[in-house]
Amino acid sequence: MDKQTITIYDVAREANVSMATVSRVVNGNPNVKPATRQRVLKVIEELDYRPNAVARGLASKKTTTVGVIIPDVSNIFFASLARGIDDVATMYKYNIILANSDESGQKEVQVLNNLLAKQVDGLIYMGHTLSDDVRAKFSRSKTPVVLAGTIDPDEQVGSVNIDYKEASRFVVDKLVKDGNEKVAFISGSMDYSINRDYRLEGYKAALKENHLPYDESLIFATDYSYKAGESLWAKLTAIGATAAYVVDDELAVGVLNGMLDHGMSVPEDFQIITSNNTILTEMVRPKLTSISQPLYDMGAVAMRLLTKMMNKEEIEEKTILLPYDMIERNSTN
Amino acid sequence: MDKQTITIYDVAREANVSMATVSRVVNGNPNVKPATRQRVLKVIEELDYRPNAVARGLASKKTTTVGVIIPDVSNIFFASLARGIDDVATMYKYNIILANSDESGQKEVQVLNNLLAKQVDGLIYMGHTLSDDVRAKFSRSKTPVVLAGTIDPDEQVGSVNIDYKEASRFVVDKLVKDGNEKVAFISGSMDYSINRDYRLEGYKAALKENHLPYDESLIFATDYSYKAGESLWAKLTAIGATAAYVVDDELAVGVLNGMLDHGMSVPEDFQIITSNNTILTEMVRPKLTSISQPLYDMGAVAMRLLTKMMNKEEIEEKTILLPYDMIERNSTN
DNA sequence: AACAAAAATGCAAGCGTTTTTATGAAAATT
DNA sequence: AATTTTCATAAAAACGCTTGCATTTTTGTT
Repeated sequence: MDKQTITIYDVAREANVSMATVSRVVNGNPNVKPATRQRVLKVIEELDYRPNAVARGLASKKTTTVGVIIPDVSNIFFASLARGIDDVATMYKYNIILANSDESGQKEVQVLNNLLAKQVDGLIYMGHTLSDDVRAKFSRSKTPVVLAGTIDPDEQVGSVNIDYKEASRFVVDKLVKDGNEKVAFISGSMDYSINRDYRLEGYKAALKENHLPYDESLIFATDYSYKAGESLWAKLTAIGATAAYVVDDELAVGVLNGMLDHGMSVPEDFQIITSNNTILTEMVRPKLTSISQPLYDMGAVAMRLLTKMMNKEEIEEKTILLPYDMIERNSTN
Repeated sequence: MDKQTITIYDVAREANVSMATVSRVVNGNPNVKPATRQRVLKVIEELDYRPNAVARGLASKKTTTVGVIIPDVSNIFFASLARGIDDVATMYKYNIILANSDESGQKEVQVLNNLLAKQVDGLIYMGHTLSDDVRAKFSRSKTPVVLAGTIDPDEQVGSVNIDYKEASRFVVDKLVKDGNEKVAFISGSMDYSINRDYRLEGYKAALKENHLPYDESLIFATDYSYKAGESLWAKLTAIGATAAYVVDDELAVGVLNGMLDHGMSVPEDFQIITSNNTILTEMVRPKLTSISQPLYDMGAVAMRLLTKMMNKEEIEEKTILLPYDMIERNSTN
């Protein structure tokens, strides 16, 4: 029945003070005589009083809760971000409502409405792309929003990423300098701005720098899945590619195993650089060279940025780029 | 300032009805004349009214939110459970507050208090073990609790698992029948009831059935980490083990790669069966034979059970064991 | 047409806090 | 000693909704 029976009123009565005073001590308001504070604290202890956060939220219009929209928690990439988010959320006394969106525009809108109805103090959004519907809702709502690991070409809301274009240019350049003239670009959907406007542009830039022609047949836009990668070996060998830059680790492992299972050797016949440096890159043989994005940190920084926004602090720069790195392992020379 | 300005009162005024009526249409209460319902709905639409879930929670004492305590979201095992949980939560109109505990008793207690303060309607707990502190809090609180992928020897609260002992007995039996006389048992801490009371017991049972002696030096209790597994090869070969049952996939991959990197071949020289059938088992070469636990389903069923409890429905059996399976791949004969 | 029963609606009291405003007591000032 | 200022506390009004009960309207019955 009753989740909790003792209220601030009970405490007030027992301690011979008004509710207001109890509220003050609970909230650390300094305008309380030390003696009364002690008395109240003692009663709180005795009664095992726990303030009702819902009532508090209604009265104060703050829920100390932030909504987190994530494509899929069971995807290790996003889960790593989520972990960073939750850790700093906890640090700043916030809780997180986690909602899976499956990248579906419809589900995202629904989830967003739901989160706003719950009066979250802020929102963190993760996804491969930001639909117009969602972006419109963001700008209409007064709730602060930060994107984590997600590109918004408009830069209207806060965001935390690495410099995808530059990272991509960097690794493709390495592949080319190592003697590969036909480097494949293996990504997810080109509908995603991050793939189309950043990574692919970086790829092109590297080719251009090295005076290599851009060849469309070397571009593969597929699913972000292991299976999808596994089946790519045939096309890759047919076209004569000797290396690939892959934008997702599962996909990269698929490519790797597809090659291996069909008699190619890596890195001798085919070199691979992947993008997310998840634990997968360490678990396969040969281990995969990868761009390393500081996923946990990206989540953490995003949440930190959000706390500032919720706190109405002055923000110097709301579009944050964290440094990336390249971890060389055995899928490259 | 104002997250949302329009309230139920505004809608009532515009539609020329009382708040009560608006509330009724919002909540689908049938006692409303179709015509008025339409009118109210229209105004809701026009004003873009969205009921404040916090106020609702206070008035109705239901938050349609459940707390989920998870050791670490970025652990794929728990993340898979979490995904199942969230999906059925969404299905039943609940949201999830996700809280990482790092398996730390202190953090768990803190998180639990926090969740209860937020008036969650129910709780799902995941972890390797259930501390006495936490268990005590569970039984004192009126909030329904379900354990997912987590053993409670007491069976006081709801839980969803597979039959760990039987699954363990089954795979060890297979290993023995395949000719391995020295099968190692590689687990995490023996402080965890699941390892000590279930998996190890299953292991022992299999040995006994096959008239093999129980040898303590074949038991390895270590971390659940890739690194820990990687370094086990020396001890394993020294003791003459020719197979291992491993309770965690990352650990198993570590063992596998440790062996491979030191010249052993799998499954010829050493056979491995792991426990969680995560995508990792497919990504390594050779692929790993594994017990398969229906992780997503375990989460889903746990949440479904919780909805019943929150709904005060009659529960036939609150300790649920889901069927397990064994997926044979290339780390066994 | 009159009345009873049923359906639709309104009223108002919560829900458990925070927060503004008012008040009384103590301390400081003259 | 009178007066002002400060500090501590209390009283009470929100916050935006649900819900039990009372009231009004509609429907059905004779």
